[in-house]
Amino acid sequence: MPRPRTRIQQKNSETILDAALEVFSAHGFRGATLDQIAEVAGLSKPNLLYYFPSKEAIHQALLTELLDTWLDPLRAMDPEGEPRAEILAYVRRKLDLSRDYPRESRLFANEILQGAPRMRAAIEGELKALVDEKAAVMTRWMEEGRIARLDPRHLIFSIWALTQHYADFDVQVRAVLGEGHDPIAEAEGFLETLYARLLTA
Amino acid sequence: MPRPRTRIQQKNSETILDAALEVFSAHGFRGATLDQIAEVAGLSKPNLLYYFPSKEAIHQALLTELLDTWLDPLRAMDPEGEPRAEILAYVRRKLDLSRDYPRESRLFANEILQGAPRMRAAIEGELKALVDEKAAVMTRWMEEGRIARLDPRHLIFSIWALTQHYADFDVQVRAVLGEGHDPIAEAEGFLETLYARLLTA
DNA sequence: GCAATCTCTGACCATCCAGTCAAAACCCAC
DNA sequence: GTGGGTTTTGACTGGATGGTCAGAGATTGC
Repeated sequence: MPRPRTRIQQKNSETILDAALEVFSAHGFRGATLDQIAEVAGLSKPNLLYYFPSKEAIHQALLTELLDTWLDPLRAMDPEGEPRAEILAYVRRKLDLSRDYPRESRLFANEILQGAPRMRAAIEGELKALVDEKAAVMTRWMEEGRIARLDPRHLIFSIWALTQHYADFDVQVRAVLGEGHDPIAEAEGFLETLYARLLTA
Repeated sequence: MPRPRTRIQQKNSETILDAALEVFSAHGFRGATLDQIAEVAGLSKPNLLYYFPSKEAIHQALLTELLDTWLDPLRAMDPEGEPRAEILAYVRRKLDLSRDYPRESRLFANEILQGAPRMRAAIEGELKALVDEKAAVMTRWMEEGRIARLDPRHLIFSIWALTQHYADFDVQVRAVLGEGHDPIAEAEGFLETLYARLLTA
């Protein structure tokens, strides 16, 4: 199936990928079953396998699609912009992803947690290259005295950790906060303060 | 099997739990098989099931044991100590756990990621209670003007996120840093700076 | 309308996997 | 060394699960 050609193919492929995202992100690759995915998608299992050759293939399709979405916020960091504003905007975009695409975040987390068996190449290639590039930009900003000196890579890790935590550990965050909280709204203020202080020399 | 009575039982129970930790933390509950665990433990599958009644039970035993280890660093934060030193010491202890017990961290992460199906009670009970208690201590410190005003619960989340990231996302961290790095050693310096700045009003 | 193609399904396999069990092997106190 | 308990195992079972396939049903171009 060289991906969506007809209307029906388009629609069903999307339905399947959405259902698969739901199930994979909640149970991991091994924990997810084709029957579950089919159920959520409202299709029969053989019908899934008419659109995708295997469980592997569905998972792979999700991961591939995911990576771009995931890297976009960092890509968008403008080397010519005002450093503090650029970094804060990056934090905010990343937090928006945790709010709007928590399933994607968990899918990614599951994959990395288990040693990235299906993403190694992408991480060592595309991801590393992008981080190297942006780390260089940050280093320049630091040398120009526009933000405090810090290890730029660990600065990026901190942004990943702090923002994705709210998607990946959602259950825990909510349990600890109790009723009547909007974790991510609160996090926005907290992280703004944190990075404002951290980046000021 | 009311746990270790004889030498053999003692030794084999430990061997099994260690092997199970290895396998569960790497593949998640569903992704792990008894055969794998038996293989790693160097025992036969029926022999595992002589010591533990089920796969569930092994997993449960690990989680129960884990929770205490996991909460100890926060418990050890002294309400009568010097605030900044106490918080920094907590960060360091938590980072030590990521260094010395990465498998435990990943086991925990796997569990929470999948909605904490086997830990809900502990999280809503014990964990929440401890966080409430320590958050109150931090709030007092803030009111006394000894550290900057921040949401204490999100401050704790930030410590969890930043320290556990180095265990849970180890593959990614190493891939991005490349050869010749000791991620956690570097993180220690970074986090020290981060929290020093954050806590200074 | 009708053939060609696309979409869908019930029935089916082969494999994997948690868990059982009867009996063998082992250990140790006497 | 022998008897009673403990530990270990090979062989097995039943259910879940990924995947196949032949054919039925729906669509579409003509």
